[in-house]
Amino acid sequence: MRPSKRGELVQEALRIFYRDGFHATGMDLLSAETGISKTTMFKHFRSKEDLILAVLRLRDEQFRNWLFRRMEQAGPPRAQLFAMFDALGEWFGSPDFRSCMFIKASSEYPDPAHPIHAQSAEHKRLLFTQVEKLAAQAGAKDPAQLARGLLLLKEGAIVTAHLGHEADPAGDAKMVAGTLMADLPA
Amino acid sequence: MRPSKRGELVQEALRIFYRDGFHATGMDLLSAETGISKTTMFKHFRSKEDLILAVLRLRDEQFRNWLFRRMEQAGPPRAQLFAMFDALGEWFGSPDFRSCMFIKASSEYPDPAHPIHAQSAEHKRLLFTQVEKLAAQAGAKDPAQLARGLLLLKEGAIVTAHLGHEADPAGDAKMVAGTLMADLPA
DNA sequence: CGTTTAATGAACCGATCTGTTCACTTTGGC
DNA sequence: GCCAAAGTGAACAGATCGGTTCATTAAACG
Repeated sequence: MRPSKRGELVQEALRIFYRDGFHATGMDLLSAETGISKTTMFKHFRSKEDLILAVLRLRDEQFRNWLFRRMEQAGPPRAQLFAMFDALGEWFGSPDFRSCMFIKASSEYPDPAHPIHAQSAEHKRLLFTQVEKLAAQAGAKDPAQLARGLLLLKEGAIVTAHLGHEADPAGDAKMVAGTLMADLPA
Repeated sequence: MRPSKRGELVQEALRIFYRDGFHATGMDLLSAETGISKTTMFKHFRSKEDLILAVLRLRDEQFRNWLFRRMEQAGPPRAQLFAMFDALGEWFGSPDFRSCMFIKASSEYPDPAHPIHAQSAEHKRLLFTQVEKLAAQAGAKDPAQLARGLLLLKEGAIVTAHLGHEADPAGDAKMVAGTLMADLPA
């Protein structure tokens, strides 16, 4: 029964923070909705900020695992890059989609020097590294530039799916990605 | 001396909300930093939410005026569309740039049914209409699709400028926009 | 069995939250 | 100079904030 409640708490807090926001979610509500006592929460995390950082670590791992596993199923690198937008489309279609956790975190903690903001930026950096590698494997002349372009489209699609009126931002992004990867070797 | 303090309050509140976030900014701090008494604030706005809605209306007007005025200076429609990314680049370079007010608002009020979220979505809709018109004037075969692509790049660039490590997201976005508009008549 | 560790519930802390009340002062227009 | 509108300051309200304290319970491990 060692660290059982801790993981459960992080998982549930992720769900609730994602749904309602960070500032808008109090520790009392968190305790009430998870059934985990406040005493226990503060035994595992010395502050709300520490809990949020743990939540973001979990989300980073979850999200990148999910995305790249789904991309790998598409086969060769070029197809994998296209598949990123198919995965996004499925995500956008899920009923509890509410944008990107890290964009939300950086919105609520706008100071880049804030640990929560910094850790969110780190997630984006890790994503870039993985996409850049795939772009190189796909034979891009400038893998970094292709990766930057594709990730611009990804972030734009996420924001638009949450805030915009568009029917299929992932599909739109995939089309633009097509013009970007047109000169790639098959 | 009619509605003097009201406008001043909205303007200052815009600055402070943009800098620190909505939930993180209390009405007392707002009163202290603007020098406007809390009594007066609540005489002009019956709630914080009403004030935020007024702030968003002002921001919508300010931002679209600024952006499209700057684009108009670029000359013909095609050049105007490219100029959007130059304008973004200048914005990103300003020392107090902290992402897009409406993305931030939708992050803090994630429920699409919430008035603040809905009004943020309306801003994006207005932007789309204007860009779509320009795309039509530029001779695009599918103006709506071109507008959607360009705005994906715009939103992605904004998020990346705030959260990412990239040196020049506006420049990256402009390059991708170039591949999108390659077949446009000069 | 006994000990340690995890977890609980509820009360409590001071600070801050949105919003109100009220008596007072300033200001502009006639 | 008068009146009405606009603004002020400070206290107040009740709720909630992040975080702590403490006595108690439950369970894993030797």
